[in-house]
Amino acid sequence: MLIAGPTASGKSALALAVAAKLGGVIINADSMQVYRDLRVITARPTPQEEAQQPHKLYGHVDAAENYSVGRWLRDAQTAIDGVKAAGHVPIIVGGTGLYFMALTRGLAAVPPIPADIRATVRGRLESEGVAPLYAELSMRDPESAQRLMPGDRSRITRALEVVLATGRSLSDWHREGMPAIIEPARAARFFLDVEREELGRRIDTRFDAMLASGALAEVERLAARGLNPMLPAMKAHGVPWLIRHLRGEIGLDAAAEGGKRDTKRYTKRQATWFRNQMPDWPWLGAEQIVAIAAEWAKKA
RNA sequence: GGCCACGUGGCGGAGUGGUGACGCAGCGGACUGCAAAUCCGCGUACCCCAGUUCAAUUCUGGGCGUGGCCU
Repeated sequence: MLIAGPTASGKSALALAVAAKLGGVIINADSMQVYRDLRVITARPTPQEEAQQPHKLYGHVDAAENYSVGRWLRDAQTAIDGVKAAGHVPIIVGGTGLYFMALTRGLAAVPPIPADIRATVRGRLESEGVAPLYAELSMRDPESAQRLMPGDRSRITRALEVVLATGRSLSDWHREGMPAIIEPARAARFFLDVEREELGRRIDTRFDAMLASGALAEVERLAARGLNPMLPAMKAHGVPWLIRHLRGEIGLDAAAEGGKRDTKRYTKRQATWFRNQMPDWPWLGAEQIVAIAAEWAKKA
């Protein structure tokens, strides 16, 4: 069973309820809750919650690492296989649309990019800016270049790395595709639907609650590691803001406000993603999803 | 009560007698290995009324409102 939904929609609690009905195992599909160093600020399930039902792929990655869809997909594959082998139902829960897409539609079989090529391209991005990289991509992989916006640093970098490393265009690799791990038609999938305004209120109160339960200290410990600010974990909602506050650059109120705003904006992108990229996912409320899980449990 | 200033989109803030500065917030969209990332797009705003004018957000008069100063 796949459960997606916007941040602060109550996915974790829903997952617990569903797992209890199905006797399932909860598997994380959130790109930030995988980081060990970020528990409070990412609203990862608490140890108490984790004790209620088995959870996998939460906090299993160090913040110094560059996790990715590819790694998650492999981890998820292993986890799903394990859960099924044990005769349980995997309940995959998270807010990262790209992860669910990879899971249900497969990921291109692009080999890992050699470290030196990656470093070169990223170094150039920093020193020269996107424009030259885009120009080069237009020569080496016109198809991808045309597809991408000239300012899209992230994707342009990736596309260029891929042609340089493999000699094939990213579009080529994508066409080839790869089998999906989960057949979308055979898995129940839901997008937990919560009204935008209500979500905004929950984000506000949740962020304040995070601060009240040690988010600042957690971020301080993370900051003390002196990691590269470009690492994904360093960009988790609220982290950059709270670091600025810890440095005395802004007040706590301003930091909180920034963190809340980023989270709300993200929520909108999540909705856009599922609405348009995964149109076959029904948007339902928590009660409905629990009811469906209960039906399932009866049949099984 | 008198004098002065100001009234621009949700907020901040330019400006002009005839092409919607801009910033923030918000909304929509893209999305295949950093995705809580990266990127793209979107606003018939000029307090009200009358006048001048081919044309008023812009000029004039009045009204209302806000702020400051004065008595």
